[in-house]
Amino acid sequence: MRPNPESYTVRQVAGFAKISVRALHFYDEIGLLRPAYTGANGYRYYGSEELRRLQDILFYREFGFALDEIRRLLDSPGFDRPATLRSHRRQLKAQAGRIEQLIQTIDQTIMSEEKKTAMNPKKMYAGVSPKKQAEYEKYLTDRYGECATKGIAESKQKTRGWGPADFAREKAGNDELNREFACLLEAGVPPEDPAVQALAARHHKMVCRFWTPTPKAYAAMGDLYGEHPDFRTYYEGFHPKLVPYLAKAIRLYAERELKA
Amino acid sequence: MRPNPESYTVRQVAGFAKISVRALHFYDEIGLLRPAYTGANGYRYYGSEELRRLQDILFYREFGFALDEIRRLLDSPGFDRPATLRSHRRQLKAQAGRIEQLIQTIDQTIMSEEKKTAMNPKKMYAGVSPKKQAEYEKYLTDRYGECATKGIAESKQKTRGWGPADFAREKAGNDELNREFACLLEAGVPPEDPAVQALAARHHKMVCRFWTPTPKAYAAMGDLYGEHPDFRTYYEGFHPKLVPYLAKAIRLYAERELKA
DNA sequence: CTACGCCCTCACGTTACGTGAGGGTCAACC
DNA sequence: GGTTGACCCTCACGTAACGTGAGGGCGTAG
Repeated sequence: MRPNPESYTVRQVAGFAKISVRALHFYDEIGLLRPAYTGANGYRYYGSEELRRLQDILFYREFGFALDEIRRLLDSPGFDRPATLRSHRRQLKAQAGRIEQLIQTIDQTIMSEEKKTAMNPKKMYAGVSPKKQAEYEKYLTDRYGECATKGIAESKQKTRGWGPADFAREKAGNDELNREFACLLEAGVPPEDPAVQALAARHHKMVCRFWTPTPKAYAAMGDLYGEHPDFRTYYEGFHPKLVPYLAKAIRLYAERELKA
Repeated sequence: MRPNPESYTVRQVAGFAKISVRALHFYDEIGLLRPAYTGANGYRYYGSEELRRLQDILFYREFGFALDEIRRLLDSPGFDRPATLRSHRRQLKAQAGRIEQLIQTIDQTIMSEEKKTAMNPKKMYAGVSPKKQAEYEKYLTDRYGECATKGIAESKQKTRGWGPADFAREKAGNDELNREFACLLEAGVPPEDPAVQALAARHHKMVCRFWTPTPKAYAAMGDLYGEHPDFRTYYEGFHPKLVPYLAKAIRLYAERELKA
């Protein structure tokens, strides 16, 4: 029951503009974007003029304008848009500057934190405190049972003679590996690509320096990285979507290269 | 009645850390920073350990960490801080990139908007629509009475023969002037400095090309720039604190150079 | 005729506090 | 001993921009 043919329902408009229906309700409520008319059933119907206005709204919203300001901008036709934009530009510049500052400070903090743990190796496995180490071992045993117990034992034996430098080398190598994975992910290279699979091979060799997983166990390792919050945080530090990417690359590698 | 001498009340702590008392209440409420102990009267008392913790809290807050995350960070001793920081660094980088992007887009928009108004001069006074012009005239007459009426009349007569190019020239000159003011303000040069007063002289000459204010009227012009939202927006586009700075420079100039 | 999808209006939850209201406490001064 | 003024407390509502149900009407396809 659409009195006017050139009109769209909330869901349609939301689909066009990729915003939520609730946002449209809200924009109506605050008088930012009213529907062209409302049906007798209370339904909101929007016309092409409203769609154009919505475009403008989203444009300004992108820049972080408050909805209140946007309404004033759009509702006063003679408003000095350039001046307003310049004013906002200044704020954005200041924000960008502040963020750059923060990034520098954070870099320094990261460096000094890493130096601290490097200088204070105690009994750390590559920066993992004995307490955390124990927690991880418990987690793995609970999660994977005997298979994990054997893996941990093997790992402890293999690294028995290692010094802090050895652990640090492995950690650095793994960091580098993850950076490369993240780089390819960012570039849009799919997990089945030979370049990614080559990285997976390096990953597999790295794992084998600690223990020798069965093909099935290895295939599931990528999922492990997403399950424990500490692991996930570590991997997401390289790229927010690294975990599923890595998991797929690892699973593919296991299926193609290990089961054969 | 302070059981422990090395303890501080909310107000004291708030003073040290330059946060509000309410923030301390809130941090207590969410379990982020509990006082060392509470007196029988319900007063919160903080010790040096709490002060150190507060330092850490504010450090992470600076980077935009949520208070919830900060609590987790500080409460789990073995937490992988470097990884968390790197993860956050990524987010900051992404944010910085997005802002740079926005600034570029905004620059383009400003340019195209200004070109549009330049190409479509109609009856605009330097980009001011007749409608807005009327609004400003009413505002001035309401605010300053007859004095403003005469000024407006004089201004209209003086600019009678002007074309769009003349208005554009004046606008550009004024923009440049304001940029220089903003530059000196940013550099910390006080309004009484000869460099700023020289700019004020240029400002006065510019005003005189439109109308001839009495010394008192001229002295008050800076305040006008802060009173009307449109004017303020224009001036704050150059620098958020330009209005009071300009006002002071103008007042000083009027007192020193015009009343004599 | 009923199932399913879309629509509506409340109304509360979110973050990190700001801003009072209403009332007790502390130290000092008279 | 009373009073003043600065401080403290606990509610409790307001902010921005919606998200997320709850509970119920509307429309049409099988």
